[in-house]
Amino acid sequence: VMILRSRFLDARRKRRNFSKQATEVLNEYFYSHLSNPYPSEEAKEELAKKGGITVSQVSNWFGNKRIRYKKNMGKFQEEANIYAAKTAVDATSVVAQGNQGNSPSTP
Amino acid sequence: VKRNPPKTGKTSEFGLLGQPNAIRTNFSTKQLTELEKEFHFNKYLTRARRVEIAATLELNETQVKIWFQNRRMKQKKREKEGLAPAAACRAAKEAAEASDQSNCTSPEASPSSGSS
DNA sequence: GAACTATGATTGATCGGCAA
DNA sequence: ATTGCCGATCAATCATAGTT
Repeated sequence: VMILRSRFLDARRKRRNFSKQATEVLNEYFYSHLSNPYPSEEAKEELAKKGGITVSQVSNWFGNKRIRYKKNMGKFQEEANIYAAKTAVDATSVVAQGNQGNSPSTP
Repeated sequence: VKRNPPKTGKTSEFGLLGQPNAIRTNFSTKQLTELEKEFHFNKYLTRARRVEIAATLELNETQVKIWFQNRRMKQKKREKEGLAPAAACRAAKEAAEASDQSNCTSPEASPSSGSS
């Protein structure tokens, strides 16, 4: 048991929740891409900048979000509606259609 | 440059009742210490060394191989994070809390601490 | 202040792609 | 054809922050 104190050195100890701004940006992307919530490296950098967090944190967030969302979709229903309304760039179908409300800075 | 992870159900869909694998192995502190030591000696393993270590630590060669791969990725990530904390520190505050000290220390610098 | 929940981070292992 | 590595992700878990 005491040998397991190795975990105590993990670094997950002092954790700060992300700012409202960061959470906002992340959820916005997640729910507006629910059909494929896998941001590209560039998109992650963009989200990281907007949210004031690191790219790794963006990756962690999406990793956790995807799994947890899948595990219990109902729990996020509410949240989903809120963000779904904010951004309507949902591509529920894989049918490639002209996009519009995008904002990548790399054409 | 995009991937579509909704892969074909991972390791699931099996009609086996295997026992060993399929579950996350918990490496002992001793094993991790040895692996870490070896890693600092060589970032990459040779087949021979791998066999040796696997035998010594009572692990599969695959587990040792995977550990090294994950360890390399981990280090790469560390180096990357440690080269641009400026941007992160700058905006990592936002409009939220303001009661924490500027913690810009990368997670775990030297886990090589004697257990208890 | 304990008990419970939400959430960020860590990590053994998998998946697809690529190179030797 | 086989094998190792990389990059991304998964999935379970840890430890802590926030709620109730």
